[in-house]
Amino acid sequence: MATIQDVARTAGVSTATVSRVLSAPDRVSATTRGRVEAAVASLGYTPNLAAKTLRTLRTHKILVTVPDISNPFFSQVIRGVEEAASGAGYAVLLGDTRHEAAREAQYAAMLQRREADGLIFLGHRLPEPLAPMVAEMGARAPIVNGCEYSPGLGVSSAHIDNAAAAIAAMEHLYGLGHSRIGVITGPLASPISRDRLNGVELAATRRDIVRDLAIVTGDFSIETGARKAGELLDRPDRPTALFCFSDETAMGALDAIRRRGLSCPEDVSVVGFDDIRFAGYLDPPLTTIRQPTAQIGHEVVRLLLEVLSGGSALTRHVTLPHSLVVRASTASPRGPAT
Amino acid sequence: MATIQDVARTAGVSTATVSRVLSAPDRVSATTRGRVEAAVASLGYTPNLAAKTLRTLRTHKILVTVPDISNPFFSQVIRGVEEAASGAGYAVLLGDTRHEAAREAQYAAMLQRREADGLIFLGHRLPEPLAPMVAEMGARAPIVNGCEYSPGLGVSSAHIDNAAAAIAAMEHLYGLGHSRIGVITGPLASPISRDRLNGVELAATRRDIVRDLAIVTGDFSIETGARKAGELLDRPDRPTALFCFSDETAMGALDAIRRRGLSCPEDVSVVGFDDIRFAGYLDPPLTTIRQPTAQIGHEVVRLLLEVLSGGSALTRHVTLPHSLVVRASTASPRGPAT
DNA sequence: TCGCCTGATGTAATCGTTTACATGGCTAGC
DNA sequence: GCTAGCCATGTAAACGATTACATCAGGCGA
Repeated sequence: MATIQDVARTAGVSTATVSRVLSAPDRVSATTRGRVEAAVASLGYTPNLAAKTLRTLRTHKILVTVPDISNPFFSQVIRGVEEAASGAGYAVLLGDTRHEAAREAQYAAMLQRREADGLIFLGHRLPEPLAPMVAEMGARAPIVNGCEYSPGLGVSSAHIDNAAAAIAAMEHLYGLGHSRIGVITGPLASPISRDRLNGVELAATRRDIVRDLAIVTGDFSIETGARKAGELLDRPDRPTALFCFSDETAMGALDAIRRRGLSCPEDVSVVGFDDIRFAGYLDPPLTTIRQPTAQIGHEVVRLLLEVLSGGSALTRHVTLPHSLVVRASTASPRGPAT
Repeated sequence: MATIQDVARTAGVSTATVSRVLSAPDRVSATTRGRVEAAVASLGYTPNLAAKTLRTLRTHKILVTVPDISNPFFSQVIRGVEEAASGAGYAVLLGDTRHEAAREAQYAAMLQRREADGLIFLGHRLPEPLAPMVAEMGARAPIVNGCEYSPGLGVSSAHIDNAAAAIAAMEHLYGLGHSRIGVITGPLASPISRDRLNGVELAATRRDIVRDLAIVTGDFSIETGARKAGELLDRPDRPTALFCFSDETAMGALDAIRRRGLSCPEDVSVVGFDDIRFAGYLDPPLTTIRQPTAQIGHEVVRLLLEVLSGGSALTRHVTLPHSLVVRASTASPRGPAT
């Protein structure tokens, strides 16, 4: 590995000049610059990142933590993050926290040790040990929240308008003639679950049929989706439609419907949330809310880089567009409402 | 951030002694060690990784590249990798290559610049620029291949026995009474596709019905799965079963079957490959080959750490156990063979 | 009693950058 | 023709660890 010393020697200049050519080319005369650049090229010189980091405190890495990387929604967001980060010259450090506070803390420590320039966390929990940092630095803390959004956290974020998305889903069902609707939420500790739930209730209130809502709490998983959907389907006043707060939950719901010998959408309509890559290939293809995963990934990186470049001192909450994707899992209910 | 100097001052020793307490405690007397440890604790000292890296050439990071992180099979393997790596004190740098040689090269350069101690690549392509490194260092090159396996590559790997797995799938179908079987492979550039194909042909040869095989080349994706399955289903001598080299391909196949008004498994049985987390929740639940994704992730990290610790000078190919998971997408064909 | 060995610790060079400050040559203004 | 100021460049001190080598004290054998 050629060092900056080698380049300096080859070009017949000092290391300071080489460094300047690389980071502030206009502070060096054209002829010298030419010689240095030639030396760099001929030696295949590339700066040692560890030395650079030691000196500048910049690692050129961003840490991304996620509750479960094998969840397709998150992995799609991560993909966008990786793309934006590598495009901006940053490497991505991946942390799978498995919803465990201990692992979150472990990665938080990496940030505190400055082993990464910033942290993007997907999911709703700001790792505990980071709270003082946010309190102290405010919007200058290099921490950004993706997908979720809690104003109280004090960090910037990128996400969709979850309440509006939920309203869109409900309106779609109401529009088809459903009134008795089952809702399987995510964990209520998560603000996006609460936002969606607010949307659900708002939509029902507008139509004055809040009491026709059957709301149960899930956790975004397939298994819980299946179980909770089962409970709803077994009620005497069975809902004619289910709105699930994730596509995985919806997959579980579809499974529960089939197991009971019912069919979707004839007996029960199902709406999911996320539009993961398989949503269109389920049976029936799933009506769902599309989240712009790649765009969320890009945006969250942009927000972080903005903080890192010392930009705005304000926390920003970027709302990205969602859309309702209507497929075959929703239809008008048969019977009275048809 | 406290530095080693601060600790040394607080404990009244030299930095050398502090360093020794941290990395070779038995070279320091018990009393001194005690004082140093107390100082470390009271200052909350934690070594600066950049400085350490600069001096030792060890980054404590491993680079993991993957053709598509949003592919659930890969993301499950990554999860295992992350778990094993963080357990061993390594951080994971994630590279999504998107099957693009340019991105592979970009990440290969990171390894060459020693920004990571080693590389784990999932997928079949050793990034081009790394070939010289492998040629030169042989088994000491800190590069390991996950999921795939090509002996010619010269690097260690962890994977299942793909030929045996394919044989198991075929035997399952033959055992049910199928003889006309359609096969949708992955890209043939990939050794695992070729291995699986060999298994398919071997199984057919044993039963002397190679000519009943209908083999088409896919690429593991849903869309291609749907298209290729469509082609097979539209043949005059329609296969009674399809063996798909990935679960996503199988999802596409199920879709194609439904679109033609056929049903699975009554008209056509389907076998997938991977057992991704949704496989059991498709309609019908998918019979498939389970790959031990977490275990592959762990193993591949173990292999890499072995190289990094200067262990064995031999490339090793670790075969992990697969299993056939029989669900509802396969049944005996109706008609003559029933 | 003396010298040697051993074990504990310190000194200081080193890893490869960046950057504050010093230097020296030139130009421009008077 | 002289000086102030600027521009291009060099010098050298950090950044925070590790480690080869030096030093020193004490114990032990002859």
